Parts: sequence; C-alpha cells; structure tokens
Amino acid sequence: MPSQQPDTQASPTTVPDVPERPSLDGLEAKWSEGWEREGVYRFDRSAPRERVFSIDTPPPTVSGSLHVGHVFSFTHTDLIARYQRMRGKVVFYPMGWDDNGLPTERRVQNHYGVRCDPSVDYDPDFTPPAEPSEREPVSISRPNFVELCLALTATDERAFEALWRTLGLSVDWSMTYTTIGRTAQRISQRSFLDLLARGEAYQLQAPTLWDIDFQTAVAQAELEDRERPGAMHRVRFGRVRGEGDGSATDGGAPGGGVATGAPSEGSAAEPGVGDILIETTRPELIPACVALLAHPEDERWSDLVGGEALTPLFRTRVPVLSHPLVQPDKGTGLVMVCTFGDLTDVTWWRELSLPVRAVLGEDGRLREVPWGAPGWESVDVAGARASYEELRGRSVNQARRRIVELLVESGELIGEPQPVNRAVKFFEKGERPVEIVTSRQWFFKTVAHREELLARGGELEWHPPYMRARYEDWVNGLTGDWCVSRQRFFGVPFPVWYEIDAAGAIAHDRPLVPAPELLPVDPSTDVPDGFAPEQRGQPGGFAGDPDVMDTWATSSLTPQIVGMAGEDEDLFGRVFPMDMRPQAHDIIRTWLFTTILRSHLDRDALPWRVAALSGWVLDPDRKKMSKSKGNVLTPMHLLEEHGADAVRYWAANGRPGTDTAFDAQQMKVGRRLAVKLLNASKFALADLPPQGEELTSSLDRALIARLATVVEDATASFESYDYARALQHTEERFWWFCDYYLELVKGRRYDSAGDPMGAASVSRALRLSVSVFQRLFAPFLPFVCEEVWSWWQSGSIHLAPWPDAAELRAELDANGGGGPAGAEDEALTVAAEVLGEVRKAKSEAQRPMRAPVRLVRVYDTPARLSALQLGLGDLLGAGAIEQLEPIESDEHAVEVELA
RNA sequence: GGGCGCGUAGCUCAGUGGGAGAGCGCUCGCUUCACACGCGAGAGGUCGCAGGUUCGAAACCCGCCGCGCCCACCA
Repeated sequence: MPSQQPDTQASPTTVPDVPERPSLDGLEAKWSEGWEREGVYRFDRSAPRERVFSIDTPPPTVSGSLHVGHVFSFTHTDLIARYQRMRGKVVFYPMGWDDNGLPTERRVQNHYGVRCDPSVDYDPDFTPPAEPSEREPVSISRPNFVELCLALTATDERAFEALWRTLGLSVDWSMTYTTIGRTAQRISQRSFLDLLARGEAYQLQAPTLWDIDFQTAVAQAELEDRERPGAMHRVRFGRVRGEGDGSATDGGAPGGGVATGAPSEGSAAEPGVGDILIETTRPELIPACVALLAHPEDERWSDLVGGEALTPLFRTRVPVLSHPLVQPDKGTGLVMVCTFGDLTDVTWWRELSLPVRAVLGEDGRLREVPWGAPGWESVDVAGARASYEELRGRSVNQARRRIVELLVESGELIGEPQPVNRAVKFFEKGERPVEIVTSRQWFFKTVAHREELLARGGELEWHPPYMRARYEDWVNGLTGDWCVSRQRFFGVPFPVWYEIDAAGAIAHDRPLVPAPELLPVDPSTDVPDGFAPEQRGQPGGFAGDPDVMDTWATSSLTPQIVGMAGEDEDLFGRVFPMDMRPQAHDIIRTWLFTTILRSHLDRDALPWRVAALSGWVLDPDRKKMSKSKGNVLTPMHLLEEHGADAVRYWAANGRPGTDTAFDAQQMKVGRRLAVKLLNASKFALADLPPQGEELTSSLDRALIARLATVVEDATASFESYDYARALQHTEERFWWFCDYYLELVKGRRYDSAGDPMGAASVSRALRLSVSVFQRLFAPFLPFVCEEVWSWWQSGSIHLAPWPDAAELRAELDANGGGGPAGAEDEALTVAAEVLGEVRKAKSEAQRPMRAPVRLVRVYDTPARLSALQLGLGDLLGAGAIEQLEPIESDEHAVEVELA
C-alpha cells in the first residue's frame, strides 16, 4: 500500500538523470501504466475517517461517448483529488458508470436494430441482426434486450476508462461501480423497500407526465422547455338553454333542452353577442374537455359561472366554474380544462373535483372512446361519434389539423388561427412534447420534506456559493412527489410482487416483498416466497411489478453505493458522509437534489460536506457545446493532438461554476507550459554544481521568499476549491522565474569555478525552487511533473508532500542574513527592472540579447541603489554589462549605452 | 413574471476602494550555450449606459440596457 513519502524537498535521493532532449511524447502511456503498476492511487482501506478525503464522483451516462464537457468537469475533480492527496489525505476516488436507463436503451435499440417486447420468450441463441435496421427493428425478449444492454455498455465502459486514464484522472480503478451492477441494484432495492416500509414510497393511480415515444412516465425534474410554433384557436362553445333556472343542473340527459352549438342567427362564422368563446392551442383536446373556467372576479363571464356549456362538435355538457388561477387577461378570459392538456389542467381537475375524460393513449394517439356511455354523454351522440371518428387513431398533430377543419365546417372556429411561439414541456431526452396520462406509478415523498431539504441545502458548503440559490429555487418550486417508476426494461426493477385474486384482479395495495438477503431480485423472473413459478399471472397466483426505477432513483444513492452501505459498513464508515460532490450545475435539480433527499431519508445526514459545481463548455459562439461539434472534437482526439497536460491546463482555467468557451489556443498555451517545465527543470538540474548548505546569495534568498508567498496563495486557493486561481498564480510566478531569475543566475550557475560559493548557493536555490514548482504544478500537469520529478527523485510526485511555505521560510532563517530586511527582495526587483531596460535598449537597437553593454547608468533612490548592489554581479552577467554607474536621484531612470 | 450570474484590449479572461492587467492574436526584432513547442520589445481599452456614496469607483449603492442560465399556472 503506498504511503506518503517523507519530505524530499531539495534533497535528491538520486543523482539527476536528465535526458538530452526532454519531450512530452509518450508521457501519458508511460506514466498511466507506471501509476497503475505502483498502485499510486490505490485507496488505503485502513485509513481512519479523518485522514480520508472522499469524492462522490458523477457516474457518466453510458450511451455512446464522453464529450468535451466531461473532460472539463472531471479534470476539475481530479485537480482537487491530487491536491488533497499531496496534502497527506488518503483520497477515496472511485469511478462509476451510469449504465442503467433510457439513454442506454435507446443506444442499444439503434445500435443493434432491436426493440424490447416483454411478451416475447427468451432466446438463448439470439444474435443481433447483421444489418441493423432502425426502421424495422427486431422484437426481442426482455432478457435478450438486457443482455445486449450489458454487452454494449461493457464495451463503452472500457473506452471510457481508457480515456480517463489518458487524461490522467487519479482514480482507484479497482473500485469502479456501475448503476446496473448487482451491488448497486441490491443497495437501490434495499433502500426502496425501506422507504416502502416507512411510507416514504407509495404507489398511486394518477395523472402522470408521459413520454409518448418511450412510452414511460417521466419526472418533473426531467422536463425542459422548448420553444415550438403553435397556433391560438378561438373556439365557440354552445349555450345550454334555460341556464340559471335550474334546468342546467339536470345535465347528462342527452337530447332535450339544449341548443345546438351554432348561434341561431347570422353567419355561422361570425361571433355574436354573448357567445361563449375560449382560446386554445390544443383544439384536439376538445373531446377531453371537462369544464370551462373564469376568474371569480371576471364580470364578463359571471352570468355564465354556475351554469353549463356545450363543447363544439361533441356536444358534451361541461360546467362553467371559477378559479383564481385563471388569468383574465389571457385569451377571452375563459379557459377550457381538458384531461389533460398541461399541468395546470391537473391542478384544476384536482381542486375542482372534475371528472376524467381521457382521449390520449399511451402512444400519443387519440384512443377509442365510448360516446354515449357514462362519462361520455352527449346531446348528440351520433354527431359526437361521427366527429370523433375523424380523429381516432391520429397523433396529436394530425388530430389537431383535422379538428380545425371540422371546426371550420361547423362554424365553431372563430377567425383564423393565430400563430404563436410557445414554450412546450419536453422530456429532456425526448423528441416530442410530454403528455399527461393517467397511470399507476411509484412515488417517493418529497413535498412533505421540503423544509428539511431546504435546511440540508443550508448546511452544505457550496462552491461557488450562489449555486445554493438554484437548489433552493427548485425545492421551493416542488409541486408533486418524485415519480420514480418507468415503463422500461433496462433498469433496477421494483422488488415487489402482487397477489392476484380469484377474479384475476391485481392487489396493488398489498405488495409482496422479498427477504432482504435475496436482493437483488427481478420480479419478472424471480418468484415470491410461497408461490410457484406456474402461478405467475394466474388467478390466485401472483404478478411481478413490471416497472423499473428511474435512473436517478439509483444514481441518487451513489454515496451509499460507492461506500458499500449495508455491504461493507467498515468501509462506509471511513468515507461517509463524503467530503465532496463534484458535478455540473445543470443537474442540481436532479442528481444533487435527489442525493440529498435519499441521504436524508436513509441516513438522516447530508451526503457530503461540499458541493463543487462546474460549468459547461461553450462553443465559441457562446452556446452550449453542441452534439455535432462534440462529435468532431472527440476527447481522445484532443488528447492525442494537444497532450493530456495541455487539455487539463485548458480545463483548469475554467473557474468553478463558470461556463468556459472551448479554446484550442488555451491548450497550446498549456502545452507550452509543459514544455517550459521540462526545459526549466533540465536547466536547473542537469550537471548542476554541488549544492551548498546555505543560500548565501541575496537574489537566491529573495527568490525563495517569494516562492513561499506563491505556495501560500496556491494553498489558500485550493482550500477554497479555486484551482483556477492556484494555477494562474503559480503559472505567473513560474514564467517570471524563467524569464528573470534563471537569466540573472545563469552566470553563477555555469561559472562554478570562478565563484564556488555563489554556485553552491544557486544550486541549492534551483533545487528548492524547481522542487516547489514541480509539485505546485503536479495536480494540473500530472504527466510532465511526474516525468521531471523522476529525473531526480524517487517515488511518485503525486504522493510527495505539498510544498510548505513555512519550511521555505525556515530555510532562510537557518542561513544567516544577507542585508537589511526587505533589501534582498528589493535587490531582485531592481535587478529585474534594470535587466528589462537593458533588454529594451537591445531590442530597440535590433541587437541580440547577448550584445555587450558598455555602460548602464541607473538613477534611483539610495535605498534601491544600495539594494541593487546585492545582486550586481548577477545583473552584470545577465545583461552582458561592462560597467554600471549608480546615480542617486528622486526619479527612476536607466540609460543604456551599447558597445 | 420571479431568481441567479455575466458585461474590462480583436479573442479568452483575471482584477472587488488609491498605478487599467495577463495570455492568445497582431507588429517589429533576436540562431542568446534549458527551451525556435523559443527569447526580447511594441501597438491596442471613455472597464455596457446613466446617476449616487467617497478625498478617490472598473470595483460599493440605485436605475436602465444587453447576454446567458434556472424557475414559474406558458390556456
């Protein structure tokens, strides 16, 4: 088991072995293999909780390939992991794959050209079609389908792992988990059964958000708005005669006492005074209309409220009611309630106890309905049937076009439909708008826990802090419990069965649950205790719950899964509650929220101490990186072209929570930095003169003092999860170090014979500073840093201790004085300034930098001129200056006379 | 409609009370013995607009404009 090495700061354990021409080529392969061989990132299970830094890694969805955004945010996590490891923490950093769920199913369907049909029998010899056809997919059994899902995800996961290794994520690959794996299923089902026993999970027949393509329920959190063109239709409803005198309340008797929809006089298409008009974007739902609503204080419709109206075409009596949610300024102020057009309809339906008249089937087509039967009364049953026959079997869009034609014919469409752009709710992975259908689903209670969940959000440390508001917005906006069941196949099954009574009815209210030690179970193949397999689906027998859990219902348990809750409580106790949850900000409402919920319910605890939110990668045109672009810029491509360190450098410049433009230029800059580190390390370490025990030169001492402040700044930045700031400050100081300090001390470094003491001092300073820079850069550029470290140190740099400012300062204190306080730092400042002026003069004269300078006159204050003396020898050498004349003056100036 | 974030050089961004900055790009120059995947120098900005606080504002406050994201009962 690797443990952290003793501090090797400036104490080479081997003679530096520096290559003639250092190169970045092949470092990824060389070191990722080396790290694996040495177990550098292996988690030490014996570490006590307080020494552990545990990370709840986002398991990427396995549905094809990783994209640039993944590389971006996973690099951020790795930066923190590597920093914490060097700080002496035992880092718990596993990787997981979210391979259960719809995206995987869709990919398998398209990849193999198959469809899952649970009614098909298992075929043990099944092989996928040689030429997959998306148009005519082969129907296969659920077990066959699951096998294909497992096979394809396994392939994808190998590719994912290879990418992460190339990127240099310091993951312990021996702890990889998958959300479809047996352990995850067992933990997920165990948690579900616990919630069921405690009444936190329940089943309900209710209007549910429904994706008509996937034909499954979806959750509120998985919706997104998309702008779609639509049209506003003004439609006339019919009056019921004798309203207000009580006769309207005996509605339901078809035929008598009512007028037809059309006004008795004038042109059928012209609205008359007193017409009942509504506006709708969804006229195809008129047959599902169950009421008209007006605002309670809307005087335009107050006469009508309490009475009834007749739907156009179908001549169904619907009550006219009032409700405060109606907005008088929208449309005509009168709104049609359908079962169900949108979530507001559900609200009205529930609060006003309206009946259900559902016309939409689960496939998104208008289904067969029994006109004339109870609930489907009409004053003109034949007409209703005839009109509906025109719509039956059509999709929503087709039905909409047809019913508009019918309304035109009947004269009940007023004017032309007005085009409008409206926001429509989509399942985020779906292609057509969600509909609302009534079905039986499983829910986890969320609304009842609103206040507790807000409190949990308050306990959590957010980086950046303003992300907390998004969480609170979401929790405050919760309108219903979390629907967790999906009518799909590749997921964690609900571990319950139901008894079937003698009449063949399924007893949904009395689920049969398995014994805990039997988990995970698949009720579609496993048999409940006390029943025989033949009794499946038989009267007096049993039925398995056919649904699987939403993928979030399992991935919300990643802290429990990765920590092996209930499986290995010793491990769990060493890592939970976890230290950090890194993730992107767009899944606060899903993953972050649901993880807090589950941890709260399961463990009465916050799942982690810190949430670190990363941003998105944007196109150069500021849009979220698109799929098409992502396909061109595959991550492996980028890594091959620029090198892993360079790509990491780009990612590390994206500040926490901030969206970042994709910028290949930045990767080139990162590569330059890596090359610079190679060459600067070579200069500092190759054929270095023997190092002294003391830093005798003022410039060397000044450098080390400045280095201490860089270390402090980088450390403080990392402690507040601001890796970007740590990088920027380190990088800035490093370039300065190369451009000024290294140039200034070059003479002393090479002329060890002429100035042995100076050479010994610079040798020591170079070792110290290079050691510090290599380690400061190690989280960002792990490959090149490991390479340069390997030239002169033993063991991995990634297990070396993070640089310590106090130790650097102790180095100065131990080595005697070199002038008045502050003078040494000033010496470095002034020497660099004068060197800059000399360079400028040479540049303007278009002369080489090594061109000799006959005389430099420095006009400055006595203090600065005196400080300059401390570094005079180095300055003269660096500038090829023959003579320097200090002149006391209040104004700073430098005159340069080239030879 | 509500909330959050952002607006600084051509581009990407740092800077949160006292000199307007970095990198890239651009221009000019330099084979300098760690590095031409290099080195040096230079040009380039009414810090979104308008008020206010202050001796002093890119920064703090108010309003407005623009961009992005999240949320909303979007008929």
